[in-house]
Amino acid sequence: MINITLPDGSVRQYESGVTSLDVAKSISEGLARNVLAAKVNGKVTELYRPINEDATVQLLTWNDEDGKHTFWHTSAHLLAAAIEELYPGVKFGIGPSIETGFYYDIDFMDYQVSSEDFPKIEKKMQELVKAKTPITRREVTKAEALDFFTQKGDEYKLELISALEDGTISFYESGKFTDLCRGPHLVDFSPIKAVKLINLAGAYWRGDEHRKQLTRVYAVSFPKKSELDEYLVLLEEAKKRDHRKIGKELGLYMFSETVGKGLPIWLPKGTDLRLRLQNYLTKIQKQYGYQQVITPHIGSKQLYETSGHWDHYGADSFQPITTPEEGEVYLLKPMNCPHHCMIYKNEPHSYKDLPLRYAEFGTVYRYEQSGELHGLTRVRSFTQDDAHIFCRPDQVKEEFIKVMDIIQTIFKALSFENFEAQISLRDPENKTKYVGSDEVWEKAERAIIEACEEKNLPAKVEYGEAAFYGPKLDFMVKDAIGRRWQLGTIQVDYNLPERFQLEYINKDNQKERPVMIHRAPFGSMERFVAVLIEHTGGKFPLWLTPDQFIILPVSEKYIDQAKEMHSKLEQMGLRGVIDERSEKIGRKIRDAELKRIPYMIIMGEKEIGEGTLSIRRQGEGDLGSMTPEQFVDRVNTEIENVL
RNA sequence: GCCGAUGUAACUCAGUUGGUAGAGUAGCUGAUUUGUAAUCAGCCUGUCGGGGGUUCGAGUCCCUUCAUCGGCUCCA
Repeated sequence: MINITLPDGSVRQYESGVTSLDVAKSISEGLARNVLAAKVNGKVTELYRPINEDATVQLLTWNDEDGKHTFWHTSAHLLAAAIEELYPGVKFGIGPSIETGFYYDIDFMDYQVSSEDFPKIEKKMQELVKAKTPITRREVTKAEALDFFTQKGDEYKLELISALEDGTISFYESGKFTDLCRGPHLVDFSPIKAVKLINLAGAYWRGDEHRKQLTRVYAVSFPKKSELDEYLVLLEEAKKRDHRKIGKELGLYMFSETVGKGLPIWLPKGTDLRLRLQNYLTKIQKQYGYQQVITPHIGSKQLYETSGHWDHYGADSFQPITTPEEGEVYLLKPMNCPHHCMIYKNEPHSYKDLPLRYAEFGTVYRYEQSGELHGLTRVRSFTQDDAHIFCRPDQVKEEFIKVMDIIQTIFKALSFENFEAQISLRDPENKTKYVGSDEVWEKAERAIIEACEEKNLPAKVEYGEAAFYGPKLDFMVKDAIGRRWQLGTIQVDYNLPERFQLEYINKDNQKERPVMIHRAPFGSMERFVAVLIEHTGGKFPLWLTPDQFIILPVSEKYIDQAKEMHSKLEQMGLRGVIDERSEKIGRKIRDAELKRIPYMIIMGEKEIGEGTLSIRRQGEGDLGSMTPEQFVDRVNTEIENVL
């Protein structure tokens, strides 16, 4: 008999050779029906594998990440099996599970495949699911494996196998389909009740642009049809919130082929919103001791040679600008930090002056590959809400905490309730690729970790993700429909102070290097506004939205009174517009709802007689009547609750 | 940059086998004077992304170029 320890700590006895599926059956029938794979001693394995000694066993279902990924990985095999039947002779690359779903990279040879073929492939997949053919694992020798795929003529698999060590190679077979795979997999395809092919895309073999481009088929699958339907609804919802669509509808920004691709143009409403965001952040930063600066949009090439950016990124940047007479060479500003370093260098500093915090809404220009441009999130000109903190090494932690305070304050004001942080540290295996001494790195890394602990911020530590010049902390927010976006960032930098020979005079009258901290709570105004649009679906927080109210006169007779009320409300600090059209009230309400204006004010005979306003809240409906003063109070209270 | 798809009115889209461009919305004009998500009527709207070609004739077929979209690669 052997002892099996379950996640709740209970221990059960089984005969040696018991399988995880047996264990599941012994616990409950429902669990046995839903279990997909098992984690035995921390390793995910198939349900049919015998367990021969004492072990800890966690039974994995759809609700476990590992269970889900096993499910999707097997689904990728199902996809490949279906495609091999429909398109004999195609060659397969890799087919992993991803965050949502899975893909398979396929060389379709001479077949022409398009999304019109999806239903056919989905149907074939369903047939294979119904066949309930078991999926079996077979360990093979390297020679055997090479031989199999040589016969099949699949050079991609051969390449994968040749990188593997003999004795570690396994095949998974289901009916006619055999694939090289480490596993683990489901017992058969039958739990895969719903599949949906999402799209086709080109993908280089092994991500190398010099190698052949395969066709990547993206798909998702679920154990229940209803879950697929829910997922499709979510996709629809994401589509509705697309900032490119809403940005156009609300007249926030535009692009022009004539101006150039990737160069966003902020329209009046969008500018209004952006400036409000900027003013808000400026006000907070002032409270935290920041000083606002303004620097030019270009800088001499030499500046960027000194900073190292030219060496690192020059080749991929916009080409330098040369003056015709003198031959001076300038670059469009790709980064604000070198300019800020020069501000620091403009005068000598004492340790008593530090930290110095220079902030700038600095517009930068970066050449992004044309295929990479995307709405406002990936552009060639954008404005960073940038600031650089120059501090002593012993101030790093304190400064981090202050920046985190700022970020948390603005996330709250913008109704990002869910966020987490990622701490990026050095690769402990390879410390040579980083600048700065061991000592300062360790100190800064510790400072970041401690700062997160003190702020009670859930943070994930990633080793090897730090920039070569310092560790960093990135903020990820979860939006209203559960998607994750990376926003703000805080980065420690030992490199630039060195390169620019920045110094301060310490207590002992010795010259010392300051530490530099780069930070941008929004990241870029463009990207942030895009995320904000997708998060709110265009229903911006009341303090931020371009128009807070719209007055809807019941008929044209009341326009004069509407105008009076409009200027009264504006004098009381609100902002809004009047719908003066000769339309019925129902129509005006509908249009205001679609424009996502938070408050609709209906004014007709009744209101004018009583000196009240009938208020309607966007998305909620009629709130009844109140005096103008009560209305302004209500708006102000609502704003105070978030700011 | 690479692979694939798309590009028709301000917006969303239709346009058969090649026969000379249409609907809704928006806009304008007029009527209506409206009570909590679409009042009615009339009018206007186009280099069919740009350039070249095939053809008696091209929105439609071919080439080329640009932009957008989905990915890949990249991302200070």
